[in-house]
Amino acid sequence: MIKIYNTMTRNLEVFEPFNPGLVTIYVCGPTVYDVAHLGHARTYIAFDAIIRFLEFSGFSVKYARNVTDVGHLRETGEDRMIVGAERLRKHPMEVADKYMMEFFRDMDELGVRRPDIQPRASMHIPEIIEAVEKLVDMGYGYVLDGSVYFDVGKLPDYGKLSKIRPEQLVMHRIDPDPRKKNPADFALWKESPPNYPFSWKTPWGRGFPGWHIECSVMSMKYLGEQIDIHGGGQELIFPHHENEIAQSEALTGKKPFVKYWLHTGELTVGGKGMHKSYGNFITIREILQSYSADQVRLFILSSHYRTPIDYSEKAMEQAVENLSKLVNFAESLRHAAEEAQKQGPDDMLRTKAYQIREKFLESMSEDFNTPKALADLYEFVKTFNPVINGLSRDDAAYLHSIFKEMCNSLGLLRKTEKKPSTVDAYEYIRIILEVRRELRRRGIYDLADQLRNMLAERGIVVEDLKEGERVRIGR
RNA sequence: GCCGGGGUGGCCGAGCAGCGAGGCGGCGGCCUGCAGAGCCGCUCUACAGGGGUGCAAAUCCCCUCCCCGGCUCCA
Repeated sequence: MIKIYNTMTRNLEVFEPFNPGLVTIYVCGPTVYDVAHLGHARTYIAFDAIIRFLEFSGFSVKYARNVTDVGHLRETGEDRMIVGAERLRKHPMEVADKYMMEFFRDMDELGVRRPDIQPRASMHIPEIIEAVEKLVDMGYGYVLDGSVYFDVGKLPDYGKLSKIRPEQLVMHRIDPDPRKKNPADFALWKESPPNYPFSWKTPWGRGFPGWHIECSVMSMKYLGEQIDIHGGGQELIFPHHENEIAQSEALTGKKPFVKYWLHTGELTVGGKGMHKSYGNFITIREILQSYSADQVRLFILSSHYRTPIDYSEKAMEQAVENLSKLVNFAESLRHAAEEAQKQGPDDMLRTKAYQIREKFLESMSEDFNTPKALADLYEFVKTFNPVINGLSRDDAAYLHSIFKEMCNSLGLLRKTEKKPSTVDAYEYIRIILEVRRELRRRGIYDLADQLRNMLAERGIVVEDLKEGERVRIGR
């Protein structure tokens, strides 16, 4: 039984999807007008682990994550894509393509599994226009010049997700259009200025979609009118998700639009949200130059997805240490599974392993408590590391497989494919190791150590064990 | 101003009424030709502050302080 904290109710709820066994999940993707940063990594790694765990628990998951490439306005009223386009002196569609591809690459490198569907806002303009027309026909939308606004006053329960009442919305960074019926009314469609490179023809003039409508339209198109999970960073609760609910429930008349709302905590650097103006902006590409994908992932999963994380070098060092502990343990088990002489199963040992696995599942089932689940993983390591040399070949293989299974369910220690080049090099490494073994046998340790150091400098770590060496390539 | 989220031992970080989560770091020891990995022990009146309720509070209530976020830009 999985329990999930639902932002809508602010409570832990038993997870029961609309259709037993099948989970539909929509996560708000990036606006592709600039490179992806650590905050994106936090959110999408968290959801990656959640989705992997849902599948691990036997659910079949249909996962959509959008790409917003139009309509996301800045406070000055310009589309973010236009800003990016002016900076790069390119058409907005080129800008969208460039950053979308870079985003995909960053996610791949982080080991974030690709969603089943990655719909793009600009490819759904006809559906968006249709939805806006429908809202106008139904009386939820009204036209002001060439723009269409959603009439918040038509929905008595507007504000139910963020627990904000429209009359509380008194602070404005830009003064709202005074002709709006209610200052809280938001744009479904915006009229475009003349010569605007990113606009479409509609019954009410040329323009482009408002920010929130694309998510309503695309999630309905691909996942249905009601979905199980909708996620994103918690800064999206208001206005984005609140407005999605308003539009979607108005359009379909079906409630709830989303059964469980999940929001990830913010990632801060030096205690503050990342902003280019603060000088604490770290891109995914930058972080991957200093740390591996698993190191970043372990850092992120070391905090619960809902709590804020502060990035620091020190926290990363701790993640580095913890990851090598997991990796070393897995490697030792694999080594034992290949080299151990003893055969046959030890029931006591397997029972203990199974118990820890159960604990791990319980931890993850409590609102995806990854820090607790990691503690269970560490308990597994601590329990079996002392006996690793006396394991039978079968038990080592058994422990190895369930340990890897647990790690994989969080997206950690995924299969590391042997790169063809390293397979070739391995032949030569073996020759070196053979010579080194002879040197050690003869007591010529200075030369043996020199070989080990020289290999280490090239990223080939040789560790002497009781029986043979363990070789690790790369960091 | 309104609405959220936080403040836990040197550091990271669970717990959210009742056995001292866990990890990192540090110190000491074991193992090893050395290194690495690993093991053992120590590092334990930690819960922002002050009141209150309870047999029992980090956990519930009240007040105060600090940090962060949202309030039509954001993962």
